Parts: sequence; C-alpha cells; structure tokens
Amino acid sequence: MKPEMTKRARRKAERPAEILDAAFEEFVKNGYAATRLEDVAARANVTKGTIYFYFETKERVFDEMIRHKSRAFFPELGSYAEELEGSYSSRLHALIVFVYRKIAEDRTSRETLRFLIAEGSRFPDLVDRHYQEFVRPVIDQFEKVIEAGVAAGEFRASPASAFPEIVMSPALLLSLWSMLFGSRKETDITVFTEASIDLIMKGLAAGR
Amino acid sequence: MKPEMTKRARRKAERPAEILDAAFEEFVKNGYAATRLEDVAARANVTKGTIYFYFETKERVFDEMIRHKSRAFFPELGSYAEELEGSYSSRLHALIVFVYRKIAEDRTSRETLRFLIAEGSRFPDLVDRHYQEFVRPVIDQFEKVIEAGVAAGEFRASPASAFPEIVMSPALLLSLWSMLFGSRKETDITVFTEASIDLIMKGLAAGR
Amino acid sequence: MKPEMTKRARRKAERPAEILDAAFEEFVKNGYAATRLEDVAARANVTKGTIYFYFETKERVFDEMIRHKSRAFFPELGSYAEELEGSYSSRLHALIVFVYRKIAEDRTSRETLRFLIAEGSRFPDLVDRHYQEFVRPVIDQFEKVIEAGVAAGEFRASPASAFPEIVMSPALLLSLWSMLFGSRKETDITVFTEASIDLIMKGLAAGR
Amino acid sequence: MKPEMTKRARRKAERPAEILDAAFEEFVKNGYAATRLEDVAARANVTKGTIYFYFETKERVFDEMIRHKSRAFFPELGSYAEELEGSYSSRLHALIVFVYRKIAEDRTSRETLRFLIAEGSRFPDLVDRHYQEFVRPVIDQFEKVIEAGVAAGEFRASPASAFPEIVMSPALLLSLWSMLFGSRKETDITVFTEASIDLIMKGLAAGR
DNA sequence: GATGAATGAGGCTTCATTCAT
DNA sequence: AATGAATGAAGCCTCATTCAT
Repeated sequence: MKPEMTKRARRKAERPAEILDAAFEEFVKNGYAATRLEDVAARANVTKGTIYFYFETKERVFDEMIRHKSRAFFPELGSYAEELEGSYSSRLHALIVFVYRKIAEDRTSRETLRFLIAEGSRFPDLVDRHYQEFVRPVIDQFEKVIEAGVAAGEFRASPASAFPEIVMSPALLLSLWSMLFGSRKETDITVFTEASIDLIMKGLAAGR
Repeated sequence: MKPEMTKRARRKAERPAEILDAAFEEFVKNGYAATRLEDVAARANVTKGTIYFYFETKERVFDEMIRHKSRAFFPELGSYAEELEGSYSSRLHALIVFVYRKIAEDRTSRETLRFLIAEGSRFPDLVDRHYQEFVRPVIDQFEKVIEAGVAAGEFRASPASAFPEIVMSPALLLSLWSMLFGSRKETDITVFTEASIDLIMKGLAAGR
Repeated sequence: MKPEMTKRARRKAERPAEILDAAFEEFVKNGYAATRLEDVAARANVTKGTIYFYFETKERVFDEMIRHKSRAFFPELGSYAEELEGSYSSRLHALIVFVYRKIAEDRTSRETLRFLIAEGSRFPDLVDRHYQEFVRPVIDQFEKVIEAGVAAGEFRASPASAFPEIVMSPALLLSLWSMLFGSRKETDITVFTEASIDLIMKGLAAGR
Repeated sequence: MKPEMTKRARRKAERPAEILDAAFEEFVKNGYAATRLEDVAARANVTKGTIYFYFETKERVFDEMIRHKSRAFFPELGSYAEELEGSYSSRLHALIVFVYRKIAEDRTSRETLRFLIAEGSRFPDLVDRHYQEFVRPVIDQFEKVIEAGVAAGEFRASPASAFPEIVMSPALLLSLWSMLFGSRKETDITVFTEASIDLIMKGLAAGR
C-alpha cells in the first residue's frame, strides 16, 4: 500500500540513526534539558515509544547522539601528519588548514563543541572521551610537527612550543564567533584562516 | 537573635543582589533549564515567593543575573588603551595582559561566556548586548593599537590586522580549556600568557 | 505638603467604603476567585496591608462589599406600596416601574444579582439575606396589590395570583439580557418596560 | 481484573466525554476559577496528566465542556414550530411548554445559564455562540408564531410583539429562582407554568 | 517492532495572609 | 494606621517514562 513501507527491515536498521539525527537537531535548537523527546520523535517520524525501544533514557539518547555524530569525525586523524611531506612550515600550514576545516567550518563539530561546553558538567564522560579522542591527538600532531620544525631550525625555540594548541586558537575563536554571533558578525573564513596562519607562521619562524 | 537581621530597609536593598548571586551559582551548576528557582531561593536564604517579589519570571532572574554579574566588568575598558604609553608593542602587550586577566582568569567572566554559548539562542538580547558592550570595544582597542603600530613601523602590515581579535584568541582558548577540561588539564596561566604574547608579538613584528 | 493628606481623620473614616467600592469594581471585572486583593488595594489607593487592617479575609471583603452596596438599596421598599393611591392597576403599574428602575436599569443591582448567581454557593448567607430583605418583600408588595385588585374586581382571579413574582419576570429578563448580551443586543428599556406592563396588565385584567 | 478496563480503543473514545462530564460537575460545584483540575481528574477516574492529553488548558476544558453539554440541546429547535398545528394560541402554548421543559426544568441548561452569567466575561465567544445558536432561534420562533397569530386576528397587535422574548420571561424567572433559592423556595413547576401561560395568553389575546 | 494513552513527579507561578517597622 | 517585604500553600502545566495493545 504505502510504497515507502516496502523495505521494513531496511527501515528498522536505519531507525536508530534517524532518531539520533533528529535528536541532534532538537538538542541544537533547545539544549539538553529543554528538548522534548516527543519533538525528537516527531522529527524522526516515529512516536515516543519507539525511541524508548532503542534507547533507555533521554540521557542515553543524548550520549549516543554525540557518539553517533562524532563517529566519522577524525578517523584519519592519527595518521594525518605522518602523510605530510615537505618543509615543516608547509606541514604545519596543512595541519592548521585541516583543523580549520574540521573545527571552524563544520556545523556538526561546532554544535558538538557547544554541547560539551553547555552540558559538560552533566556528561563528564563525554568530555573525557572527546579530550582523549580528539583534542589530545590534535595537540600531539601539532607538537610533533613543531618540535621537528624546531629541531630542523625552521622554527625558533619559542616558549609557545610548550603549548602547541596555541596554533589552533584562532580556529577556536572563529568557531566561537560563529557559535555566538553567527548572523551578527560575518567573517570571511578563507581570509581569516590565511591571516591567522600568516601570523602564527611568522610568530614561529626562526630568525633571519 | 540573628545579628544580620537588623534593618529591614538594608535587607531590602541587598536582597536582589543576594538572589542574583545565588542564581549565578545555581545556574552555573545546572544550566538554565535544569536549575530550580527553589534551590536559588534556598541558597539566598529566602523562599520561592521572595524571588517573585523581585523578579517576574525565571527568565528574568537569569537575564538580570547576567546584567548584575557583568555590571562592573569592563567599566574602564573604553579608556584603557588611551592611558597606555610607550612603544606600540608594549601597549599591545599591556592590552593583551589586561584581556587575559579579564577573560581567562576570572571565573565570573568564564561562566558568563559559557552562559552565552549555552543559552544564547534563548536569550538573543543578552548576546547582542555583550557583543556591543564588551566584545566590540575590546576589538576596537586592539585595532587602534595595531593600526597605530603599523603606521609607526613597529608592526608589519600583516593580513591579521584585518582581524584584530586574533591577538586575543589564545586567551579565549585558555578560557575554553579551563571551562571544558578544568581539572583534567592544568595549564600554567602565566607561562601560557607569556608564551602566547611572545608568539603574537613576533608574528606582528616588522621585519629586520 | 500633600494637600489631599490634610484631613487624615476624614480619610480614615472613608477608607473602608473606598476599599469596598474598589472591591466592587474588581469583583465585577473578574469574579470572586479571580480577583486579587492587590488589585483592589491599588484601585483604592492603599496597600494590601491596609485592607487587612479593616477586613479579616478576602471572603469578608466580598461579604461586606455586598452589604455596603445593598445598604441604601430598598430602604423605602417596605412602605412604597402603601403610599400608592388610585386604582389597583395604576398602583401595580407604579410598582412595576419602580422595580424596573431598581432591578433592570441599575448597574449595581444587576451586578449584585450576578454575584448572587455566580458566588451564591460560596456565600449562602448572602443569598438568604437578599431573599429575605429584597426578594420576599417585593413579592409581598406585589401580592398585596394584586390580591386587593382581585378583591376589588379590577383583576381577575387568575392562577398567576399565586405567583406574584411573575409580574416582575420581564424586568428580570431585561436584567439578564443586559448582563449577558450587553453590547450585543441593545434594548430600548422604556419601550420594553411599557410593552411588558401592557402585556401583564392585560393578562391580569378582569374580563369585560 | 477490572472488567471495565476492556478495550483500550473504547476507553479512548469515551475518555474526553467522561472528563467533560466530570468537569461539568466540578465547575458547577465551585465555579471556573475555584475548580481544581485535579478534582476533575479524580471524578473522571483519571490523573491530571490525562486531562492534558486531551485538552490543552483549563480554559479549554471549560470551553469544550460547555460545547459538550450544549451539543444535543436544541437540535430540533429550528423546525419545532413548523411542525405545530392548530390555532396560534395553542401553538404558542406548546412552544412555551417546550421552552419551559428545556430552560426551567433541565439542570444542565440551568447550570449552563449560570456559567454564562458567571464566566461570560472570561469566555465571550461562548456567550456569542449561545446567543446565536439558542437564544436568537428561540426568539425567532416566538416571533413567527406571534406575528402569524396577530395576522390571523388571534392575538392583538400589542407592543409586546416587538419583544417576543417576553413570553419566555417567566420561564427564565423560574430558572433563576431555582438557581438562586433552590431549596429555599420550592415552586410547583407545573402549576407555575400553567399560571404564567394563562397570564401571557390573556395578555396577548385579541379583544372581544 | 511500534504505538500512543496514561501516569505522576516536579517545576513555575500566584496570591491570600502575616508581621516587623 | 499604614506599609510592603516575606511567606508558603496550592494550582496549572510539562514531560520523561511505562505498558497494554
């Protein structure tokens, strides 16, 4: 009768992801506490009961949603820097651009960051996991490239080497800016990115 | 019996601030939606009804709490840069230190930033106001100093001049870090500050 | 300083009545339960506390308000019919006009009737009192005139004599109409009155 | 276990009516503002939440309750007079008896009238609707019969013809009487009805 | 698997009432 | 006499969660 009802099995397999995608949108819109599971259900075209068939509680929905959205996030991350070639400053440049793409430009990661900031105290495990899986590895990548660059005489032995995350701080600023002022303050991402990379590179560069 | 229960008038004048201070703590702990006004009342040593004597709704309590906490925040801000003397790089240095002190080290401003991120969509006016009163003025200060420094030949004409806020991005990173990972990742603020300033200054410095 | 504050004593003596007048207006506007004593106070230009200085409870305010408004209502009632002269039909005519004036045209009595209907079950004493002081006496007046008229051969011995209040039913209808449909259905009171009296008189008149 | 707990579907279809019936009783007992939805729920053997599953607000419950109770009220009304035969005075007689039955004797309609009087200002739409659906049609019926009767020479061209509702005023008086004085003043409805009809008929009758 | 009616704890808000000043 | 800050009981409404179908 209903053509879209043909592959029931297929639907069934997709349901959880559909629910989590709907949950993402609703949680983005209202935050954790103010989101009603009923609205999540409506957006996913199921009923409240169905959500409880797949997830035990609202907290669980939120937690799984974050996992779901983070899943295919930085899979290539661990090895990205190793594939880079050329001068260390060009490698660092590539790495920063990579981070910008992930952090500042992508809506999902921006909203995930917002979730961590807003609901972190309610979901400390989430924060831990993100630190270990995403933040720490990224910092490590930066650290390696910078240290190697210093060793190679490309970068000076600046005190900033002790805080490699500084080089990604403009990306976070951009992310925050669009999170907070979104429509209010338009920023040309490309130009901003190049400007910040230019500043960082000059800041790190060895004298002469 | 209770010595602090002296003057009714004095209490009345203090009550709103007491309530807003209590509200700050509770909202910090649970976020807007998950905070119960009853807990705010208990923390302020009043009853629920008293809160409603001073504030119309929970939203209003939140809004006024933010105003209250922001009030004496950047009063000297507009004129700070003008009082600075010496080379432009030393002025910029002083300005960055000033911002660090305000943004990265102060718990109140950190949590206010968290509120803006977490509840901004529910309180768009708040975000507007903070942009106009705090963010824009700070950016303007940076812009003036940098432009003057460029004109004086102290700083190079870098593309970063178009985005003066970049120079405060490490401060925001630090603020975010302590917001998110607080206990998990201790950072030596002083060292971090100096490291980031060193990086920024070198990045802006005129060649030769 | 404030000229209206001169005669404090005078104010004091008038306060209760001012409060009750204000209460009347507010109770008319919202009904008993939905009226806030605070609004009554505001309308009377006093504060809530003052109301409690004069009246024990909200119920008491309502009760006294009704008494206050009913006080000078039918003082002449008991003796009105006795002062009438002429034919019984002219006396009845005068009596009906008198009732119309009191019941159908006067806002205070109309709203009092509404109070009795709306809040009667909460204030049974009020209803009792009004029945004994106003309704019963009026009916008795009608009864006397009608009986005398029948005895005199002016009116026929109709079964309606057993229910003298029937002759005032059009007045109540009019009162109800304006209570309910007020603006919706304008009725020319004078014409309506004369029409209903004409009908009643003809209905009571002795044949031939 | 509980035999009445049979079919879920059947319950679902019945619930709203059960709730509205319970609401009627509670609103009758206390009036709109003083009625607690919790008591309505208890009377309907459901919980508070269930009421909100079917109705959006307390106002909505009240509004729908009135609709529910008025629904099968005057369905035959529009055509009743047309089915009447015989002399116009016998038709009018039948019509008045019909109205008595509906208005003065029926508890539901009496309490509905009380609601309109008591809560009319809070629910102006309700008053409008009742005027258009019930009051106006009834008046129109009377008007037609009286005019035809006048044209046929059965009734005189009295000024009361301009206010046909006068003929139902005794019925409203009776309704009011039982609303207000209920137990206090017992009236024999049948006798009262006949007495008032006798009066009205004589009042309208053509001379000779 | 999915539904959606039903539950009930819990939070926001109101307001009659009190009482120190 | 009058004030108005403070109280706290009570009611409306929401929504996560359950469960019979």
